[in-house]
Amino acid sequence: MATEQNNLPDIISHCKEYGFIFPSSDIYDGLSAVYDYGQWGVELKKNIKDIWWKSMVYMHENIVGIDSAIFMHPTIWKASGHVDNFSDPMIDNLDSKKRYRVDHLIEGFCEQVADSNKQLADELLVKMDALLAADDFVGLKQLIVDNNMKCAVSGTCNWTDVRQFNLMFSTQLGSVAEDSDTIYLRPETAQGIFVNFLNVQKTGRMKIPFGIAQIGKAFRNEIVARGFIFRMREFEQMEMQFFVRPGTQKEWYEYWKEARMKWHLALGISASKYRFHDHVKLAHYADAACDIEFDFPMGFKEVEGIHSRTNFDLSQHQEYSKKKQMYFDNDIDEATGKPYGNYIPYVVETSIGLDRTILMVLSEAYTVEDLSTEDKKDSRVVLKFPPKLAPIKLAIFPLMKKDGLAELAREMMNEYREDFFCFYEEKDAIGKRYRRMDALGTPFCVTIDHQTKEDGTVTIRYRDSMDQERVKMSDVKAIVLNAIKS
RNA sequence: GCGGAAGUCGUAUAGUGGCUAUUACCUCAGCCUUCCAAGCUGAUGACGACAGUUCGAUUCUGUUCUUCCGCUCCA
Repeated sequence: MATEQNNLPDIISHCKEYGFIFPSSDIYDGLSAVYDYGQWGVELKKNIKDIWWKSMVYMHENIVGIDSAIFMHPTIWKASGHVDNFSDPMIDNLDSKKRYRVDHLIEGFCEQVADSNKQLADELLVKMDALLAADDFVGLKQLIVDNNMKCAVSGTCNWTDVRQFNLMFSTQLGSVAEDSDTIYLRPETAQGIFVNFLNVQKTGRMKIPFGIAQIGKAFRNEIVARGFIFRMREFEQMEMQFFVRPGTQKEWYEYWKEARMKWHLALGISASKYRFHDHVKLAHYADAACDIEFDFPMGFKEVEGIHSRTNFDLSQHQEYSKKKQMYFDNDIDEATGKPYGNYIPYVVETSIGLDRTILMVLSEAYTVEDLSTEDKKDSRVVLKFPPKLAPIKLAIFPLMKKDGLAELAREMMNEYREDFFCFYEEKDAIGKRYRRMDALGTPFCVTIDHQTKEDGTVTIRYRDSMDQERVKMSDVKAIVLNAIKS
């Protein structure tokens, strides 16, 4: 799918070499699909979070943020459907590589034999229910093998053992394991918003339509976690749940689809790198859903999902918690001339993977340039981040250490560091310092030289064009601030 | 989870059943220099882990961990 060759291995090496992303527990050989952000990666991450938060919360008077706990009441995951949907025993056929839910496989078999042998089918179903209730995986496999249940694709009976796949991580609450309740690490941040819906609505005096935003960690015990930071077991989401009047969800869904794509394009990434993918098969809670996909080194993949979740979640929580999740709408319905009254709001969700966004920005920024001339071979690796995302905004170099140039540069550093992240460097030749900054994606470098002492001008060097300009020292701050604002 | 490939300093690499494991870049210290990876001198730093075979294993075998590619999965 990707038009260029897959340069993901180069990006991974670069991220490690220059302090963006390290394998977790590196000195112990790493931990599968877990990564740590290094000194520059954490800045990039923070910048992306800030931009998202600003665009969602600060730019919308009717959206507020929260930060809910990772641990939540276990019943929440029953209400949300996560427990039922992801605790099913599965079995794989070794020939067709097809994976089945064990209950589906057995039920399918029973339907087939029911015509000729109703008694056997009923017996099997009773046995299956008993085995499922007892979590007897060995017994379940035996049942499948004994009755010669075949894979529909390969037609063979070559099965793996029955295994339980639950995508949620669990742990115990309380110090004594036997007495304690099993609780889950949240597999999505959305439920933390739903269960706080009324808290926020009442204390914030929010009127529908309104939204609640949250950035936070989520955990999924993925069977196959791969693709560098694309699919990790511990990851961070940026979600916003928008509560609307029933019947208006379609227009809000379209609104947020467009608004979110605009946000992506504002990162300076070309529209041709994005596409929408509309879901045909909808999840149990949705009445419309699409993904925003980005052209990663390994092809088009989902970065963000926009889902019209109906009133499924709030209704479920109302049922399980026995607490009303209703909103009283005072606005007048023109059709009846009366207020809309009490209802469970519908929800339109935007949910973007922060780590995926980082990978997106990195793979978009990563560039290898050939700068060879006839005399000399030369190349550079440059991360062409939009200035607002760059970990370091400005690097300040004295051309040389002596003659008071270093002191001047330090002064500038002290003045500017309050406004944005600056980096000071006096080691090595100036060209080398420029190239080092290219590799970190620093959009601007200024060099203090002897002329600075005379007329207060400095050389500003631009990352992307490698052009240099002589400007007044006092103008530099405005140049940088202007660039990181847009 | 299945199939394939691979693990050597921070990165990229060479090589070997046996002497101090190669090279480049990076990094660090010093000298010199100063507007695009300059030069010189010196330094740090690696055979993924655990077993087995062997007089001796980084090299062969097995297990394991990790990564990449393809499939599969993906509320």
